[in-house]
Amino acid sequence: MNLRTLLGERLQAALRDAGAADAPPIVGPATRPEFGDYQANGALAAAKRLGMKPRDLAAQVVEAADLSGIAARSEVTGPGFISLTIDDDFLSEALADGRLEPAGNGERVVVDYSHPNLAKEMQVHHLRSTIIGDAVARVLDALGYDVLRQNHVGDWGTGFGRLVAHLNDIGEDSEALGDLERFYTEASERFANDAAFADRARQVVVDLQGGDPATLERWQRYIDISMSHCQAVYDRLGVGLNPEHVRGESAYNDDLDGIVEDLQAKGLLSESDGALCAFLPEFKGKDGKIVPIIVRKSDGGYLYHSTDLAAVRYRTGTLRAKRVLYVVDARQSLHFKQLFALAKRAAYDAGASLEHHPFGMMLGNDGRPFKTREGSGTRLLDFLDEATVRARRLVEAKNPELDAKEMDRVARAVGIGAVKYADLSKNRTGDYVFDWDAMMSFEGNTAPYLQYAYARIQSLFQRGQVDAAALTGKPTIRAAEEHALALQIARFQETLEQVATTVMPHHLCTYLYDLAAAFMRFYERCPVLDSEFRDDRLLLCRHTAATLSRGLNLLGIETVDRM
RNA sequence: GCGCCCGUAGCUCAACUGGACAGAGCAUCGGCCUUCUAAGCCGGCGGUUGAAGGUUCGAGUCCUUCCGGGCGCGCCA
Repeated sequence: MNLRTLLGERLQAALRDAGAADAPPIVGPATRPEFGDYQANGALAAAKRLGMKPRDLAAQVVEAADLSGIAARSEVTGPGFISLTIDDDFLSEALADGRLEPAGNGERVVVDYSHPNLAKEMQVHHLRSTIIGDAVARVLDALGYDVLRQNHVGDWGTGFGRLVAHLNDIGEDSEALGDLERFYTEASERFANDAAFADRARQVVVDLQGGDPATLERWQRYIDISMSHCQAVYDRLGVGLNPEHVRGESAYNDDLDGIVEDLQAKGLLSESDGALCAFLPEFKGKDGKIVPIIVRKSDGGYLYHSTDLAAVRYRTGTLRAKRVLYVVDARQSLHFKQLFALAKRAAYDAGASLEHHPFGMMLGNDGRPFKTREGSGTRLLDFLDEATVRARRLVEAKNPELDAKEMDRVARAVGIGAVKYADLSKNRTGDYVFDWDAMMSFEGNTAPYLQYAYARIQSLFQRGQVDAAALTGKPTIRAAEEHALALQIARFQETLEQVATTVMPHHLCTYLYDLAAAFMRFYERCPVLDSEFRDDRLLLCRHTAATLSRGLNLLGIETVDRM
């Protein structure tokens, strides 16, 4: 149940009755506790247009609005705000219901994320796309959208010539394939220093593009190995990607000639220095000249523009997506603007919404692009190892009585969770500073704080020998802390919808932090197990735990019963 | 040169897309553990939101100019 939408509808009706038919009610959380739970600001703007005094209009709306059973109090405050306090019984019922509304209504959405380059192992800079995309996909799933994950891996291009040539030389069962970083470096060094090898590598590219079966087989072998490295990272990270979601650049090879023919037929291409380009006037570069979109190189080869066009057509056509979300590095902004503009001209978008949701870089403390310690490189697997090791050190210090198996699980949940949360909790489309020490201090708005809140509740159940699943019914709400906690739980739906609309998971992080904080305050001031209101408070605890767990899960973060 | 993004407390970040007195955490100072996990709670200190104009009943948010930082601008992706 989306409380905010519900209030909006009721106030909208009252505004209409007051003569402000198309005025939005503008409902949001109250900015200060003395203004209740929600506030509506729409009367101010509407009054201006109607030539009324804002307070008079607001009073009319308050009078006319049907908020019975929803708001315990509604009043005009300040220059013409409407302050709303939600009814305790209403909150109690909302809690007992606890279901998510399928607001997505089965609408099909493609989420394009992760897309590592298979020439190398996954790097730290693949982290953001992978975990932001994963969280977005999970939230959309939970809201009843029909989500199709697409991993547009970089599995094609001239770079694979030297890799396959190297593979040919050292044998496909070589141990060197266990370390793709080194394999890649070796191949690159040979390409630079060994003319004969470089020639063979170039021939491999020709063979690949020509579809030579033996070469393709070797290429596939390399891709399979590289993908298995990626899958290991995905499994370690706990993101929901698997081979079914992979549709890489190579999958569109057969479409590219047709794309070019079609674009030509539509009069969108012209030749320039031997390359086929689209010149769209809105893309002015230096000297006022148009920055071209090169769809075919002068040597006849294709570039990522062409592949991406084919992917757009596939996603909106074959997959019939209504929305395609690209969770990709901000540096690709121009590329996507051009891609979307050309796709629209060619009618490949099929009326779907094509959206680039950019993000910045991970920076180190020094403000430069993040590196793991000692300059040991930026391999994502190493990075995740470090996160788990650091988490284990802290958990061991705090709770040494956990057995080895549980310690493993907690270290993983806390380490990986902290890394993900540090990233997901930031709104910035720009860069953000990643700091091991700050993140691992486990204070404030961090995953461990949320996990700790959850663990405290589980501990409470255990101590009281409570079967949480057996707790049912509607809790009676009495204390202010109980009201605040129940209200926050009731806001889950509107928060998820906000994430779905904005494609910004940090709203969910802020929500969960506020929820955990509301619980901590409740927990400090409202004894549970020894209370005469034990059952009511246990119900609040149960719903808090369920919402924390569900919310963290949507961020791809695990919970633990003890930590 | 042109374009995009960013600039909020000493530091790291919010501010629900134009609403009330800009909020958290860290750091710092102080209070709370014989009672449900102190990885917690409560309080103090800390701001001319880079600068100057403009629009508006109302601007961190929108517009203009400037300053500072990042990124991108034809055959890599």
